Amino acid sequence: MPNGFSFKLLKECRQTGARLGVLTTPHGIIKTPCFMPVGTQATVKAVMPKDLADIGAEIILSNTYHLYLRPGDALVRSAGGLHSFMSWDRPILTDSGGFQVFSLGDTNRITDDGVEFRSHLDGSKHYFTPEKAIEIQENLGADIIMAFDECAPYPASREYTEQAMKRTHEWAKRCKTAHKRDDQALFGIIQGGMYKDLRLESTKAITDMDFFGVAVGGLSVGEPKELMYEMLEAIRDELPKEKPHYLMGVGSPDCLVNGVMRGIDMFDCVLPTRAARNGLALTSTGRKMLRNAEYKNDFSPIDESCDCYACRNFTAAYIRHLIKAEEILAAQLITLHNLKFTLNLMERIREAILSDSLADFALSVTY
RNA sequence: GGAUGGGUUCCCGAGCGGCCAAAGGGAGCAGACUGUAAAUCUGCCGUCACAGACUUCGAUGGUUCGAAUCCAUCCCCAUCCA
Repeated sequence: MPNGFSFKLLKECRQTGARLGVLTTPHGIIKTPCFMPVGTQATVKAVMPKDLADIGAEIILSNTYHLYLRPGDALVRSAGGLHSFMSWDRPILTDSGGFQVFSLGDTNRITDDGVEFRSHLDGSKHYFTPEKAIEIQENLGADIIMAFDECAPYPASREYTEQAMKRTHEWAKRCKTAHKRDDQALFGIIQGGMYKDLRLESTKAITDMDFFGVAVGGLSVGEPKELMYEMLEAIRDELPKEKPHYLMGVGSPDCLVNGVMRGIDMFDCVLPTRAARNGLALTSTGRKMLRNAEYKNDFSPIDESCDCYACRNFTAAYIRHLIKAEEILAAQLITLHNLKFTLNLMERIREAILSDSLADFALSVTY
């Protein structure tokens, strides 16, 4: 067990079996189930760290791949680590870069040893191995770091998926061996695509390696939601109860609730922040495309039941104007709102677990 | 009064005899976005009874099988000269 870390399961919802817990890290505690805003390049786009803290973000995610390419993990290390570099003193999780390396397309060469890929910034060639991914993440210095995995696309053949899964297991082992810092917790990642037996096999393999936490990767990659839920259900009972379960890349309000109901404790997703920059607000009454003409004369807040700075002080009509005028404040306000909305949703999910009523609550989350 | 260059679909702007309902922008309208190459991308954008038809390129008249494109007259606009 790394220093300063613990995960405590406080309660399970009697209606759904959803878990309420507390994850402790050297930079603070995180109430789970939690949502981690994504700050790929050591910044959650359009939001200042102080505002992020104000709306209740307890942990954010950043990215190994991006920070390695720019500004370089050595530089971040000389800055005193990510927390100091970006002035965020709460917990941080870094993704391993596996997802990026594989989503960059066919310009990379994959072997059992590692992956050769080209930088999306300047086309330069780079080589990642599990050891390299860990080294970078140790330099970055996040609280939670991820094993280097191979994320199979959707759809993918059984053969390819199995091969990627096995490679992920080997790499997970090597990550565990390579990881030396005892003030960071390492999570392993389950793969197995959309094949239940592979998912089970992967769950066992990763669980057996005894990581601090277990992540489910390779989902929300374009498959129908029902299929994702099926995969989660398939492995649910095999996930180690005493460890945090992290569903990578999710999500939307409905997926968050459904994930929690299937035993997930942690989530991250670009949706709230990216959608915000594109004018989409997540609200208690559904999605709102704020750029649309229907909001031109709408002088009510984007979400009547939200208490965020954007909703307390501005109207939909004003924000629509900012979008149309391409004013940067539009992105800032909607991002703040979407994050607050998502964090509030997690808060309500936790309350529902506490009162054994998550299934009832889930009915009110329609998208 | 004279000279020259112009008037194109909401705006800018290309076209200069058929392949033009008319390039390209912009604006407008709508959609997508799930471990961020995303303040991005995609679609629509004359009208309609819409695999077709009809009406449009300052106005009118003409030449031609056929005109936004050629000719004539007129009306505007810009710049220059008196």
